[in-house]
Amino acid sequence: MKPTIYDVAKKAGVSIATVSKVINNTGRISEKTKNKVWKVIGSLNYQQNVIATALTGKHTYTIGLLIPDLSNLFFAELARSIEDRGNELGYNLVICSTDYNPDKEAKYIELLKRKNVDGFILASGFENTLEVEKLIAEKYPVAIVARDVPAFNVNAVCIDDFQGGYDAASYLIELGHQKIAIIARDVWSNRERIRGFRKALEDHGGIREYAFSQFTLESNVPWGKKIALDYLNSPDPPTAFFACNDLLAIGAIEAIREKKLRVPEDISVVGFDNTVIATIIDPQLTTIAQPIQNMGREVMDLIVAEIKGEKQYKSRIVLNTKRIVRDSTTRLKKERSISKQKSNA
Amino acid sequence: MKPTIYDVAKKAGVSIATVSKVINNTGRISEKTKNKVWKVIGSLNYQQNVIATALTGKHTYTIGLLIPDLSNLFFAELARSIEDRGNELGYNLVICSTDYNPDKEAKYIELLKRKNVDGFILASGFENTLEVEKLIAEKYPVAIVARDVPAFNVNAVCIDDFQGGYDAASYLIELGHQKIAIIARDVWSNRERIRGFRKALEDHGGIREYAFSQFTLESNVPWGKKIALDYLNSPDPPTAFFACNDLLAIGAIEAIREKKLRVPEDISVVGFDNTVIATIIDPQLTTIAQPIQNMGREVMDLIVAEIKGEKQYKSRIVLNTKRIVRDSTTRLKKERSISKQKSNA
DNA sequence: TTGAAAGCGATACCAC
DNA sequence: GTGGTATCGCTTTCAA
Repeated sequence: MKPTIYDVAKKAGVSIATVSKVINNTGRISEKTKNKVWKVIGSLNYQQNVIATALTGKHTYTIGLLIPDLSNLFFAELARSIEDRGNELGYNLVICSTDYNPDKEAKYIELLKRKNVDGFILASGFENTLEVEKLIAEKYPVAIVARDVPAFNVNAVCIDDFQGGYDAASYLIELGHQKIAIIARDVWSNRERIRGFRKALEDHGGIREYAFSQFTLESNVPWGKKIALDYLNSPDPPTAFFACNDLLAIGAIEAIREKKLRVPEDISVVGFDNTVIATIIDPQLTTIAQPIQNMGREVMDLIVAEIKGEKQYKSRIVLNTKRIVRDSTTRLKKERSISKQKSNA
Repeated sequence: MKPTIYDVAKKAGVSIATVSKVINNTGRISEKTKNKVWKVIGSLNYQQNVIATALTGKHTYTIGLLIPDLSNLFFAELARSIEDRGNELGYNLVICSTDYNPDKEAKYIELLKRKNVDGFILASGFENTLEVEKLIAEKYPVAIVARDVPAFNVNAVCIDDFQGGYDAASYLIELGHQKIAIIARDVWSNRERIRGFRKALEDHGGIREYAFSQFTLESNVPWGKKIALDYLNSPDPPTAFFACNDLLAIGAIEAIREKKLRVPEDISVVGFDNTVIATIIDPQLTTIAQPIQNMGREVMDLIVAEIKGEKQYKSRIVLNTKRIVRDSTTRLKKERSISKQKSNA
């Protein structure tokens, strides 16, 4: 069996209380005793039992992470960055995929509570904030990341979606594009991105918005392709796409190819997220990067600070997006703008 | 504070022993008492504390999962499938990314032991089996998945790499290819795949193996591209590539494009793994699929059976790979085979 | 500077 | 059928 504090005490000829104090460096113990105890700990290869410690009211050094889907690359990268920071700080992660299902989220939260996790990081994307409110009411440390931030007071790390959308539009406008189609799923963050997008149109001399058709039901390649095809088949097709995630952008690229057009020569495409996939496809994707590494780090720092009681107030951290220009965008071809101007004249 | 068994006992007017028996459905308790206790449990919203239970020698219903890198799509998908089956069986996963670093793996294992996990699932890919042996010697339930299986007796779920390599080669040979270049990182599973590949060459009339140049140092797109370019720049370039993972295959496709050749018309490419990325790139990748869903399910079933003591012996489960034909492969063009035959004549 | 003992929340043996 | 109590491994208060 694994040695316990009793084994150490007996072998060192002291009481368990003394051993406990040595391990935790509490109380006043003579250097001599300390040395003796540490030596025995080493020789027995004693390891503190976290379970027993937790039962006395201490922490479990385990945090519950609720995300929609671990096999989604964005969330996998996010989970990894949270895990890394957790590891540095001495915390493990119990990761739970909720599939955007509120029942599943509620069930996982119950279970994790029973396991005495020290806190919850919520990256789950659906808009039901009831569970969050309950958690906070019960004084659990909670931090939200990459998710719609509820109105009430809660730790959160998010990106400036408005700014990201604004940036995407500004860039495409600079390249000469006027007819820019939006591809997005109907979630809060995308609505913000679209709002930013529209503001950019306005700020650049009130460019008329390209007719918006419909939201996608999922953020994946087939939906991106489907919506893009709808646009391309319209009488007045766009010269650029702004997709609210990289997979949708890839779908758009496939649609463009299917219409025998080229990216970026005929049509430019901007994605969002900058998951590794953006560099894997051909052409490499121009995209608005979410600073995933920083998000993971910040959210872990936030929750650990709260767990340790170093922080009585809640914070909301807003990170900036960053435009990453690669090969899926280019300046609108002159002849097209000219012919357009002519037709306008 | 959360209600404890004491609160329930007091409110129900019984002893904690009785409450415990009701909850666990052990011992003999009258229906009347049971009803009363359950009612109180409901009204108090009492939840069993897993930590306290675990301290009495019970399970924590938490399993440690060690994988090389959660942000690698293959492992993310695998982790997700393990998590799903765990959820069905009532187990949570603590996921740890080891980055193929034995020190990190050892450190995580120590920590997870201190947290009394019920067992370990090891998907970490490096070839140091010392930690595994130690774990088994200490009677920890252990199961290995998607990893080189050590010689000693341990639960494992793996795929038939030899068969996968054989299948890839056979298929390309059927398509008329003779000059097939291999792109692979030097790990055990790939050596098996290459062995299968060579056997296929032999079985199909002793096709001469295309000169093998070198292993990649990482399994990613840039390395695939680099090695593929080396082959393409040689005096006698191959007509097909067999890459031992999808990212390497994508790198090969990029190299082929860079040489102004087309996939699959000029050169065919077969990947390995069938992560979602295979359907995302253009052309969609012909690849040898690992049955990730089944692997996750099987390995979880294996370890839970051992945790529950339903199984005294160890099992090794070998799953078959499956060829998924998509758009990156095609029959070798006639003119080329003809000219080749001529030059042979 | 050290140790005895109570307590954390639950299980299980053994009386009654 | 039910309950008292020792126990799991550790922390912490209080005496000594």
